[in-house]
Amino acid sequence: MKKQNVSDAVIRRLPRYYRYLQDLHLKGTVRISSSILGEKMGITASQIRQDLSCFGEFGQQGYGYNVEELRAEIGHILGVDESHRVIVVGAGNLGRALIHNFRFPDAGFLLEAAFDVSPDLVGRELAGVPVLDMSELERFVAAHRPDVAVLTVPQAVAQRTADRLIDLGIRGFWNFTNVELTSSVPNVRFEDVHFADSLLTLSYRITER
Amino acid sequence: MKKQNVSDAVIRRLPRYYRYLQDLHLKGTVRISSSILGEKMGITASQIRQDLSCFGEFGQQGYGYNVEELRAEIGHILGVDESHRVIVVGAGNLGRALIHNFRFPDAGFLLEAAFDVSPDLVGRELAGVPVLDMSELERFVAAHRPDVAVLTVPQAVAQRTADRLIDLGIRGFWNFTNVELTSSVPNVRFEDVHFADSLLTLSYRITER
DNA sequence: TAGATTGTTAATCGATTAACAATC
DNA sequence: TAGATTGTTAATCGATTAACAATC
Repeated sequence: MKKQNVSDAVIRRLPRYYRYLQDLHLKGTVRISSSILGEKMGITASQIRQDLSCFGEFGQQGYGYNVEELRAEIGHILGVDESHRVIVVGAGNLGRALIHNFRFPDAGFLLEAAFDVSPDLVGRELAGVPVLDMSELERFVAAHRPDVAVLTVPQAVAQRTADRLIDLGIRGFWNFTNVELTSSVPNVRFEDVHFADSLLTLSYRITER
Repeated sequence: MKKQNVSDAVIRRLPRYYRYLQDLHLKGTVRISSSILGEKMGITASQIRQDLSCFGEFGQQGYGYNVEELRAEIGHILGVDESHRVIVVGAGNLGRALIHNFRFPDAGFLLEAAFDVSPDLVGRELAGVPVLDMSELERFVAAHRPDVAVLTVPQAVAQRTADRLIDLGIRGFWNFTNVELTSSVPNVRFEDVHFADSLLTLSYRITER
């Protein structure tokens, strides 16, 4: 794997490649060329080949790519075979929706626990995942060393909660609060899911001008 | 408003400007220069001025921008004052989480109804929003003409449901299914919220290489 | 007025696309 | 072998940044 400095644009396309290759594999497709894949995805063959060349050489001249092999390679680049550990912090409606519906294992994540302050929730299990009290965070993180925290707490406590988790050594945040989080600690990554921004973009596009 | 052809990159930054200006306004800030705003947002003053110039002239030399005025202008560009009507299609965990938690009015949307097939849900109200049977879709849409559908149905029926809604005249889709939707009907807009893609991006960034 | 800051034009940078020699 | 398709280099396109005259 070469990597060097891969641009954000390339990284954000990788999951989409992964998805398409998974679909192709499921449909039983064994081989694919960059031009056919590009046609399906609505991008140029050049872009696919250029993107992949950031990470290595996965094809074969005159043949194209083996679907399952390329899928596995991209999965590896994305880290889906790393068995990352994840906790959900905030088991409100959204946190529970993710626990119940989101296929963490498909992305290579093991969901180990959820945390909340509500006595109605603490002690229960949701889809097999135990809900612990927020006061147990320190003990649990020290013992299980999760890689990622899903932040589904109220906006008002978002930054404070993130700081607390960073102190405990967590470096990856899947942030569903509509707040932009910051940290001066190196190697902390925030991946924001800004619902409001997304809907406003749609609003712009459907507004007649 | 000039508009012409505004790039996707610019459009996706607008909600973020909107958010920052709202915060500033809430904090009581009356005026702001592109350089101070740029510093806060971690982008260049040039970019802000260049972006805004796609839509008109909102500042004043030697002064900068009036925060509340610029906020309102960007809100207008985004269409938040259009009172778009929205329905939620699929009232499972995620649909319910959005109904309960997401502040549709803040984005200028009126949530009029939710639809589901489950007899346990149909007839109930969630946060004041009536849950109707999917069979009532045709009648309801004809009567209320919603602009946007939030798609929170199972993957397996995503495209079929979208097609049905497009037939009924709906042109905006806030798509939470992990499926890429297509349509040959002109002016149909899909705004995808791909949870899996987002988490995989984070996975890439926290994976040591 | 003098200082500050805009809107816009020009320069730079990076990302996408095209072209093609290498080769399966 | 001939045809197909890669990986990579070069060309193009678009987006970001810098510079500055206009002006509040």
